[in-house]
Amino acid sequence: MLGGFPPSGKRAKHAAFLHIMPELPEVEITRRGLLADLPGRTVDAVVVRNPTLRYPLPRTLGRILAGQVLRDIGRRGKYLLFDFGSGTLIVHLGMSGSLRLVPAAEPAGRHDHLDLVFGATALRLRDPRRFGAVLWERGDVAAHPLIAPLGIEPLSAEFTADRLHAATRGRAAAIKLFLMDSHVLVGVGNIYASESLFRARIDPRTPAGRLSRERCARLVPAVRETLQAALAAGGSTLRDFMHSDGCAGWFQQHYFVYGREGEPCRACGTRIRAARLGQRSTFFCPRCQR
DNA sequence: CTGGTCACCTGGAAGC
DNA sequence: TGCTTCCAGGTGACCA
Repeated sequence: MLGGFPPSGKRAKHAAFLHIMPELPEVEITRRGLLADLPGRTVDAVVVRNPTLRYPLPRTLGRILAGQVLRDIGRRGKYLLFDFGSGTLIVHLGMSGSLRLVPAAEPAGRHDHLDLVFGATALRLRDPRRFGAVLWERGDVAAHPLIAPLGIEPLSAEFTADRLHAATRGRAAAIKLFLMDSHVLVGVGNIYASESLFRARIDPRTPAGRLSRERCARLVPAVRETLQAALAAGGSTLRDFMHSDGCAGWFQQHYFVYGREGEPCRACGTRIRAARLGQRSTFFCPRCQR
């Protein structure tokens, strides 16, 4: 598992520290890893061990996919889009899901719910908490009810200070919750929302509509830098991720505030504070973030 | 439309 | 030691 415990030596207060939590960078790294191997290959079989994810797996998945050639793998927000030409397999990793390439003969573990078998290799979905989803869309995937309402891609050129400023006008919700609303902005989960707001030096409790234009102009690159730092960290251990049996440390990161309640701010030394926003734990430096 | 809350699920940690 | 309780997370559903 992950090698690094919180630097203070105290046990991790939040078990989440030790879990894989797929936010946008993790999903994108998964996509890139699979892209190197899978496109052009044909699905020989589908093995469903447990169809009860967030939504029931399509019953006829085996019939749908057998003999189909995977053309490409895209991503929209945290959804992976496996393009088979005849339709798209939509995969969401929830909060504990992972996709790995394994020898098809490798025995499946307790939470390995689904295999797509490509010759001697299987694409294996593991998801202990089963918050993930696997869906089939035969038509226009962009029009799928889970995909169509999604907001701006934070790494795209569309994510600008002007748009963020405009979108936040009149909104009373805390900026952290606003950042995490997938209908506004995709891919930013609880961890990276706290981290991004620290980088932007903005108090996560600030009502979104009260952010000045100048603060929006700080927040946009802060979100991008946070995600890109995570991408870089994941990219460096991509090979390990794809072929080892553990998490291989690709999520191991140096958080500024997340999970660090009571520990010194890395910028000013002030104790990091915790708060609840939308029933989610939130961390911030009361001195750096105003 | 907006904002607030809940449910889903499991494993790990803390509490008794 | 072994049981119970709580909590983490993303997101759709639901409420006022």
